[in-house]
Amino acid sequence: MGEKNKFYITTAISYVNGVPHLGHAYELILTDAMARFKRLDGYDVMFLTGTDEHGEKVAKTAAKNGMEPRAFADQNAAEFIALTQKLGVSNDDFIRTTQERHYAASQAIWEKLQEKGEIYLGKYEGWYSVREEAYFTEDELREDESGQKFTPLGTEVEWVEEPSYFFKLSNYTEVLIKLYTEQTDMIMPDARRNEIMSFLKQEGGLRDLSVSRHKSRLKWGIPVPGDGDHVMYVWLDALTNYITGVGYPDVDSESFKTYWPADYHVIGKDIIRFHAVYWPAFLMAAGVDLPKRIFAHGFINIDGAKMSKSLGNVLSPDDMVQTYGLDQTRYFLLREIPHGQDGNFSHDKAVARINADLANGLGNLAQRTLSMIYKNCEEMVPQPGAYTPEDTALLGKIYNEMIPGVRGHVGALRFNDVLAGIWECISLCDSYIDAQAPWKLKKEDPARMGTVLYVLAEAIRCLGIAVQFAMPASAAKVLEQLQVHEDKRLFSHINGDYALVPGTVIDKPEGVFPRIVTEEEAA
RNA sequence: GGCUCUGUAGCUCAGGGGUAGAGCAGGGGAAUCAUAAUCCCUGUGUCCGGUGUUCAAAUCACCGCAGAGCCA
Repeated sequence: MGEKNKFYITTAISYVNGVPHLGHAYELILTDAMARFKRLDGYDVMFLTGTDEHGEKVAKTAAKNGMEPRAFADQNAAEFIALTQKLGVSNDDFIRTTQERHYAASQAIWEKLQEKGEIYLGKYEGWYSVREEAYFTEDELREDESGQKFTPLGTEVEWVEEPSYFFKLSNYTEVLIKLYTEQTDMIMPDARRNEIMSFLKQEGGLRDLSVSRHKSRLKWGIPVPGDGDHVMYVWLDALTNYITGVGYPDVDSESFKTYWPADYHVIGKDIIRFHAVYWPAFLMAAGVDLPKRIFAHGFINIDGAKMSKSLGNVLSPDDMVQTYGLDQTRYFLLREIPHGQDGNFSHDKAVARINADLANGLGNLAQRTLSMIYKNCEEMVPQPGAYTPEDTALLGKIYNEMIPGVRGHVGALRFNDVLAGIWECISLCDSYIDAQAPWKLKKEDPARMGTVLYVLAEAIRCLGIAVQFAMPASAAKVLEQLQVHEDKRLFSHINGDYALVPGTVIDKPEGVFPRIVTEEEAA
């Protein structure tokens, strides 16, 4: 086998100020599905996720909890690491911005920017609320009779002027407009690209960006090289994780040369600007290649309403996995959330989806087929006879069209369409089984029954392989039942050359996707 | 206020100038291998409203309405 194509994909790194919620889980699962699909499709994949640990909010929350920022970050980062494990996420690395390697990378990119004259020491001027520890622009503020200005939350602001380093972002307005005019699919979906374009085209263009904070305000950050009075702005620090993860600043390292530029940055729609404006500008300034695609996913609503603490409708990934099962949760999120849009979650929808597609669909197909084999073929994969046109049509479709038919959707992270495409094949199997009626053949033509069951088992082998990216554990159970060797579970094995071996003994089949019985039905 | 996106069957959504589509739900029939699962048949709905362009508009343009979002 020749050189594998490489594929580098990242999630945003999670800010450790809070604990993981369903949004984090969704992003991880979406990205994981892509990473797994690419591995199954023969790519050399690098999948990076991690935590963003510096900045004011973390320092503040840590203080509120009577902890040092570092200890607080450690504690919450552990939660995010645990989440990747609970969700069966196949990340190759987990980066924390507090790691030594990341300090090195961040300081290196800073030095690079400085060396190229892209950073200068200036003065930050603006309104600052000590209580909220945040900067405000003039138009966000309101004023009382005495002329005192207040934030939207009603705290007082004061005018501050303090030294700060600035990045010459203003030099990149035209370059970025040109970039996104030419590379129309670099930002997805289009709605987000439009937003970025209008941001770039605003009057006056981009302003230079403050990329440091004075230590009198913030100590919890990466020190600015050569100036102990400042720490780096959190976003410059955070975005850099994507290159730290593949070895920056060692641009000659094997991993950097292999994986950078990233094929995909998968992020939430709320942080598109940092990824589509600041990050490419930083990279261009530092002389590093740009990522190929930035995909901004939507948010998940609960029963049509935004998830919020005040509404009390926050659903944790743990709750969901516990209620429906891990693979069921993964399947639901991938199948039900439309591409790049906000999705909606409700218990009824989850039950409907899981029962219709998993229990009644794939689960039942596997169970009815394997049960018939187990009971009627001496507990082993039957010997097929000559194929009829129906047999050839079904297997031909699955061998030749299933994966090629969904690859394009995967490229665009349209997993709802990917799964719908695979489920068409499941539907074909159900039609086939009904038309062939192996239960009748049992008496009339046992040899033909063996062929039909063989064709079905072979179809299920391929479906099991196909579905691994979405539901790794359940797919493994199906493949396990058919005794498919772990080395023979790639998309390249979906063809007749790797077909099931007649005579292979199978265990008594057990249902892989239990039906969810609601209370009304049970009563 | 400016701009963007969305508005299609009960629900979730696809389509996108030339007799309206899928899945789920609902209705009817068949079958009984299987997790009461499966198969077949069944979709007239002002394609948000209005005006316009066109031989022809759900599809294009403009004006509205509703929802979501962006404007450091």
